[in-house]
Amino acid sequence: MVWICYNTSIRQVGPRYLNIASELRSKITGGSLGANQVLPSEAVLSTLYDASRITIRKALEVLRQEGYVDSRQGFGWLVVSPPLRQSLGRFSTIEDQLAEIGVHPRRKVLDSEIFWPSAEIAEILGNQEMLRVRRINLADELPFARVTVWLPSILARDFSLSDYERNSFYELLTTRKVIKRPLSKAVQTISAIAIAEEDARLLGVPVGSPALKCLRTTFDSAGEAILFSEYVFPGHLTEFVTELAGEILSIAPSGLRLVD
Amino acid sequence: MVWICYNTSIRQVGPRYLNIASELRSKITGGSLGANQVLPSEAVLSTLYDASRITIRKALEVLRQEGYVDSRQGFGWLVVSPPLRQSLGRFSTIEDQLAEIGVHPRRKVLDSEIFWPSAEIAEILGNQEMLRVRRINLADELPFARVTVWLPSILARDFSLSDYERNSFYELLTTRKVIKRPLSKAVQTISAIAIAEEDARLLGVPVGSPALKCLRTTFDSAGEAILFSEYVFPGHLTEFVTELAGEILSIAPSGLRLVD
DNA sequence: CAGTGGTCTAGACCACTGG
DNA sequence: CAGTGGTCTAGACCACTGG
Repeated sequence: MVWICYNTSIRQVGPRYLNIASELRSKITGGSLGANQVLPSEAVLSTLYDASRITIRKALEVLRQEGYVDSRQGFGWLVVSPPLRQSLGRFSTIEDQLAEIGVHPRRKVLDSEIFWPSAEIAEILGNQEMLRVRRINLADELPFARVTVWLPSILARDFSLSDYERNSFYELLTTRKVIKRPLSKAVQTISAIAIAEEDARLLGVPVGSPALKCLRTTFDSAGEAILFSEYVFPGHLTEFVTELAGEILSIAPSGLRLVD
Repeated sequence: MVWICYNTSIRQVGPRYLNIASELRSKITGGSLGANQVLPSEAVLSTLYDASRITIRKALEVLRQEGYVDSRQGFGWLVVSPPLRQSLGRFSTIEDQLAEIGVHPRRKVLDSEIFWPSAEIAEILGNQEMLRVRRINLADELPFARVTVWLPSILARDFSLSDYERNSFYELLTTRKVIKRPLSKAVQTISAIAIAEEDARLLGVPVGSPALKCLRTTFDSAGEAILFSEYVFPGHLTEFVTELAGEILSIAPSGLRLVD
């Protein structure tokens, strides 16, 4: 193929290596760089993009991280074949997915309560006044999740009920600058439960039908727990896609653990 | 604290940046570098370890990837506090977990069959003769998983039933050198189902009780699908732990998708 | 063998943090 | 302001792949 690079004099946005990564990524997603194809060597790319080899490598490392390419010493950089990347870096949010297929998402607040935390919640978020908000998520008016979020009430002083319907807590906390540090990581457990009576009513499914339950604790960049949330998803509507990489040592799914 | 670096003249094993990363990692895990503490600047580390700043940064990036440290421009590198790292890189296999708590794991082969693949399986593994093996996994004789594995029969020519009881397919395929390239990645979907009659009997749980079902496709390093496997775990016994990092944009768990 | 990616250096400029 | 991490350069040597 002919290698064209857009060495435009348009003002750069962001670092050089991210721009180069973007260009290469669109060559791959656009199909002009097929599976298992070998990329031009780092030296050649360096000339093409008029960037140092280290900058080129940094761009390639970004794409490696995203699962698009891989390298073999002494050989070159290869485009990873599609089945391997299908889900990688594509873990888009449920809202994005819905928007993509033209489905209208909506949040409905069930209730909101301020209270002194139970021992479990205090253990996670600290012994301070808590806000608990319960919501239903709908896709084209079909309920697909019941969500409960706990957070220290001091962080939610300026939020209204309509804020909770319009925005996720992530958006609210981040854009309103009520937290000092960005939310950076979360630990989540996924289990299977039988739907209880209230959730059955809210989600429009039979009592006892299978559901996925997720418990998630979200931390800021200093490792302080900021949010605790519970999600219940009807089993027939939802599934999780995960990718396992690196050394796979066991046929048993990693991340699995026995409880009790 | 006093910064000591072991600039020994002992022959280096592996790249410099990995050695430096190891030393820093053990300072953190060993406790001599506590949570939220600021590391010496890159320039200082560069002098201490007698390495270029780029090499120091590469070591720090490794530790960032592992979740031990994080950086703030204009400020420095910080040790991430423990709750954030707790689960990171610790997703040990179920077998390791069982061994750790002194539980005896066992595999029981239910049946093994060679057949021409259905359209679904052919779609994933190719249109060639397949082997299907069904097993039960037990922990101290308590069944906790029903596992079915499909793979091209040509790969399993030399395997016996007792091989299947003693080893995982990963172990068999890897150690017997029947595959050219190492297994490197897998894509897995997790969903909630109601237990069907046969699984109820095999796992000793009521029909209709909730369970986690995982479907996993395992690829070799060239992206060729080698194994397809199905796991059914009783809901009351098992859960998945995952970690979400990077930009968390949505309150909805990432990786979730709506089916149908 | 020539060519590749993996590692490493010494140096530079910038945006950003804190005081 | 001095000091920090983020980015980038030009150059070097090495281990490795394929023919």
